[in-house]
Amino acid sequence: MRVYTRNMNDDPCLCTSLRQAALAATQIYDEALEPSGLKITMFRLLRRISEAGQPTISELARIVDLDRSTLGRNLKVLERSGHVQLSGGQDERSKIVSLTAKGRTRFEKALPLWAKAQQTMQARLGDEKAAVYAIQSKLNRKAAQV
Amino acid sequence: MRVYTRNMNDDPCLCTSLRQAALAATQIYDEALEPSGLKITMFRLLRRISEAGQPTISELARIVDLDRSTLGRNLKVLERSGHVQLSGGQDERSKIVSLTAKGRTRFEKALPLWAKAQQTMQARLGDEKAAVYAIQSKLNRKAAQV
DNA sequence: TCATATTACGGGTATATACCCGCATAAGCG
DNA sequence: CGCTTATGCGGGTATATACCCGTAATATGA
Repeated sequence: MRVYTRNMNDDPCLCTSLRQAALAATQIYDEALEPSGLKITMFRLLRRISEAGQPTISELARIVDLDRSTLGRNLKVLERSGHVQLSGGQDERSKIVSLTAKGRTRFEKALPLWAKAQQTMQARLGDEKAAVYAIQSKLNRKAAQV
Repeated sequence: MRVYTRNMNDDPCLCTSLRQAALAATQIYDEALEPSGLKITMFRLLRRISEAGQPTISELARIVDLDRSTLGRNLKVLERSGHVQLSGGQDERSKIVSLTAKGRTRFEKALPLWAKAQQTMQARLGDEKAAVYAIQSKLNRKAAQV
């Protein structure tokens, strides 16, 4: 007897599902962070810079797993808004990234807002919370640097 | 006795994890689709247009849950490359989106490549596959339109 | 030491995405 | 029928992201 197997082509695209989920999550976090004037992408950068201390652009790019030129452009925005400082270090080629006082203040103001969004997300995801981390680590291009 | 609770602030950002996962997935699919000349985002649009028949831009935007202006710009690219056609319909305001012959051919050529990527993803995700759909549906801004 | 990598960065170009605004058309209602 | 509202679209602007290329500085090895 013939078994009706579900055609693989009917499966929703896993990539598109992930992209949609990421966009929806971004909206949740961006809204929560709105009073701080930061978006989740910029918040993340400030956080990593704050942790890393004085990374060069390339080092930071490796940490956050972004293309160097992408990161460079993002940092330009943060520099213009006075949140980070780009200064030459030892190596004449590289640039040191560091938080300004304003950047640190802004980040600290945003932290509780982020925590709230994180809570909202957890509530929304329920059991699926752990899966998010699992998925990310299974797909991650390099080491898991969240 | 004091219990050392893990500080919530130490949890990796769920949003960032999702964003990273989506980027990594996008790379997998884009590479697989490379011989077709399509990227997963465009492939997805062609697929939805093919299913929807003759949607207007706004209708399609609702289907794929993208901002109308975003979709409009994406369609412009597909129009320039000759994959879709934008023609005026009944309503003098709206525009009908439809696949050209080239668009259909291209889409059909890409389908098996997509299926391969989807398989790769499934293998990579293992048990987490179902979670992807669950997460997407829990976060989805509207109905789940993958 | 000097030629050859390698590394670091910026800029060009392109896609993907969103928000807001303005304009044109259509729909609804007194 | 005409006024008000709603809908549909494009363009402006901005962020987020990647790839490739050119240039400058450093590291490496014959």
